[in-house]
Amino acid sequence: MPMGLSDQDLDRIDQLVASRKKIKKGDFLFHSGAPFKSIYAIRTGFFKTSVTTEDGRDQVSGFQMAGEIIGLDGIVNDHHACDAIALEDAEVCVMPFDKIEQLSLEVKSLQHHVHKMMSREIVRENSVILLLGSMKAEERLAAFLLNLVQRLHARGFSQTELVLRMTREEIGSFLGLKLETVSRAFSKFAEDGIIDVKQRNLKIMKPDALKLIVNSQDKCI
Amino acid sequence: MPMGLSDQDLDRIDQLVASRKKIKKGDFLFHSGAPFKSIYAIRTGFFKTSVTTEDGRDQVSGFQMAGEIIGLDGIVNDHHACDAIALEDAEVCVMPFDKIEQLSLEVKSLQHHVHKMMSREIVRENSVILLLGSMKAEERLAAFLLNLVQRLHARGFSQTELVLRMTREEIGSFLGLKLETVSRAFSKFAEDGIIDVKQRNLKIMKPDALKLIVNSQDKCI
DNA sequence: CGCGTCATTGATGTGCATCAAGTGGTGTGG
DNA sequence: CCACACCACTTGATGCACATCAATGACGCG
Repeated sequence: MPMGLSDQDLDRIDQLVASRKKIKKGDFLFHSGAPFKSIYAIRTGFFKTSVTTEDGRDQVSGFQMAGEIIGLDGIVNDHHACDAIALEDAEVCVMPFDKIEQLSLEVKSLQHHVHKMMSREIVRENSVILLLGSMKAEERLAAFLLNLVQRLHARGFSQTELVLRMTREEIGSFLGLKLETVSRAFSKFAEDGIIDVKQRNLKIMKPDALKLIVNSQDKCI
Repeated sequence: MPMGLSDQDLDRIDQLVASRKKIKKGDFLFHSGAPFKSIYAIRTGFFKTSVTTEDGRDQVSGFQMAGEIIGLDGIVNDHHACDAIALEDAEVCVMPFDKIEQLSLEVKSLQHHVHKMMSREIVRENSVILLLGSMKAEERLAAFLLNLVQRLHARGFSQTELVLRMTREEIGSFLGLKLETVSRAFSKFAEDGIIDVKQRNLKIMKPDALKLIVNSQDKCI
């Protein structure tokens, strides 16, 4: 939480996030419907969140990595609206939301920070909606890969190489596609020399080509 | 804004929303990219919000009616992330966001209310993502109609009759479908006696049948 | 009245889902 | 250490849902 704060304020915020929790790969950080008490800042590891309908349909609604926040959807109804599952062993900071609200009353910059976090999540979901509503399979995968690598790069990782922490099926669920379609799109990109995939190890050879694909709907005229 | 508040607090909040603005049908409440200053509470009228990519692709990301809030996506980057367009003559309360934050520091329940609004928007978008990622055309339209009528009912309107304020194309854009597909789905529902459509006037004859359609993916076994 | 916008309906095409078979990597127990 | 099972993944063949293309019809407004 990088902000302009006094040492005193920083101490108080430190207390806020004193509690940590380890999550094993495959375990739930929280279940949909569970009482909402805290939001979580990921320290290490990788998560997916997924939403479910009454009739058992479910879909991955996002992937979260270190430095990102999970659980904001729980505020409105005092219970979580999605599942959060660790895709690898992980550690999170548990941040009780009532304490955040209490402290926000006194620390203006913290309040604003909370607002920004939530707004950021709204904007992120906007872009997912755009992706799901208007892009073709290969465009979706290209956009997904670029987004992933961009977020990793912001955390000091490579701009070109990454390890996919999720299965093809999870990627497909997130992108509104079947796993076979995801696999075929990967193969197509590899065939064209745009990426290099071996299992879950992925290297982006031509980032610009990927960007072209994202913006390549038929806009003849 | 219904909350447990002292008269004094209520007065201050009244001042906050003193400013109003009328918007004509077809006009923009704000443009994507415009500086963010305020969020807006819709008093009367009907809006759509739409997101745009660099390459000109755009999609309706939501429809908003009286009593709902627009503009929360602008907080994170200090500029609006979508267009907001009136689908009929409308009036909104202009609520400068810096004043909201200022007042939230003093009125705890207002702060919590703001958090809930934002969380509600996150949850709403979650359900749109689920719809776009996993439903078929008729399921999408059924879910859309049920959601619309439910929100209208919560505002005192009929549970069964409504006037569509948007075109088939806008519905299609929101649902990730082409207008012809939307039209065909309407015709199909009418044929089956589930609804009665004449232009934009719609009557739901069998709400339960609609609900069945929403939950009708092939779950044989 | 005539024009533009919005909607309906039919015919055809295509992108992705579905079904199905096979491969390779990983982990487990003999 | 190998045999086996299992899972994730790849690849091919087929089918279907929706897009696309095209023609016509219904309003509403200047």
